[in-house]
Amino acid sequence: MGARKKEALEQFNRDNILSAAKELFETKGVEQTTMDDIAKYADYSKSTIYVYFKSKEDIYNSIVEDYTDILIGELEVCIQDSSDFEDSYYKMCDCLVNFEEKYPKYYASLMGEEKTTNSRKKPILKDDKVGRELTGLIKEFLEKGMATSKIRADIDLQPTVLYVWSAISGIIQVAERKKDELDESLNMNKKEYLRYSFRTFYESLVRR
Amino acid sequence: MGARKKEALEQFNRDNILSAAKELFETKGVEQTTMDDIAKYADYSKSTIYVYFKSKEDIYNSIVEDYTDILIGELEVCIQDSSDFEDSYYKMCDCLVNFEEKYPKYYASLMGEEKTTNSRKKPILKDDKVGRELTGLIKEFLEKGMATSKIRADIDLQPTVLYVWSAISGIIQVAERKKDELDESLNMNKKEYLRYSFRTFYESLVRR
DNA sequence: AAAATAATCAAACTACCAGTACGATAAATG
DNA sequence: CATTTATCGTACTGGTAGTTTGATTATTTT
Repeated sequence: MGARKKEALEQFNRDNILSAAKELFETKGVEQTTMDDIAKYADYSKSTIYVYFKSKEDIYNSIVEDYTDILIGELEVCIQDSSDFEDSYYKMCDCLVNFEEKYPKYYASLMGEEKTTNSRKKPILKDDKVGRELTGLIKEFLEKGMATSKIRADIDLQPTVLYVWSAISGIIQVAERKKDELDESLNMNKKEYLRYSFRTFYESLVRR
Repeated sequence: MGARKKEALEQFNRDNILSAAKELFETKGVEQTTMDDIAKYADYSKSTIYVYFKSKEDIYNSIVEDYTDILIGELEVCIQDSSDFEDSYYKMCDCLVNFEEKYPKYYASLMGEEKTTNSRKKPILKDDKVGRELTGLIKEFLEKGMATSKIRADIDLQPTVLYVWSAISGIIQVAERKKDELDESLNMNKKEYLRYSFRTFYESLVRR
């Protein structure tokens, strides 16, 4: 068997394991899914799983990476697909919110809200791929806003990138955490609150 | 032994266990601290530990509650001690940053960034005490700002409370996560970046 | 096709730790 | 002193990540 074919087979096995794990993680939850579960569902023996992945965390991280690429891709579309600055902004926000609602666990990992799958182990700081790519995207986004004179041309671009990112991710995080209280205390559902917050922040960003 | 004395003794034991756990959690990390560790360090048998606390999570939550009270107390001082709106704002921000740096793990719990100590278990949604009290504090803070005409009197107070909270906590969270990249990409350390962000946000809040 | 090599398997096993059970001791109470 | 109550120590249960091993099956080489 040529090296080429062997590689393809290995990729095939890895993919099988990953998609089994992905499905189990989404239905049962990551912590509730055991390595035996994954092995059984993917139809490999546990030992073989450990040939392809060195730990459960390794599997989890691979899946997170997949989702990272998906999210980044979607966000790129938001920025590139629309020529309007304001439009890009709201599309990005929606995109993030949708992603958070669909895959809260992965979103949390992507956003660095958690560090490890196994609380018995010391958290491992992974290199923050989303973080870096996101920074690039938001920079691009802000440059666009400055070029079309939507936002002040004299702002300090670099720190503002992080600042904008902080606000948006903070808004999403709090909205999710408080979604149940929103109805009672304010007369808003989560969607309405998000719209309000994103708009308020947007307006604080553009020149009026 | 009177009921009074008995109660005092129980409190004494609980406190001993809690402060041992607190110390171990801070030095070794929560996940790396076993119940046997706590028992040994507090000088009780493990069985006795389980008389006073029903689980490791229970211990952890009690400690989080203590820190909650401390943080809330400090934040109250920030608002009540200074008559100036802007001053209150920056004091609050500093207070939160200091707390985050001193007790990152507890800060994360307080802020709802994590749900459980034992990743084997399904996360338990606890009632969000800090969240609620914080909301109250920020509301008070914003009312002060409106009363002294610092911020627009026509803003919708309730959602703005959460909005402000989102931004501040988002800024702190991102600053912490990116502190190493800050030096390279921008020429700022974390403190400088925080100052910049808090100021930018403050200015977006007040009428100019 | 036979021999050699590599991939996969099943199942038993280790290590770890939260939480429990239980009988022994020590301390307070009456 | 007798009884109740708090504490203790130790051994145990249950669950799960990760390992080991020797057998089995598939693939490659000669």
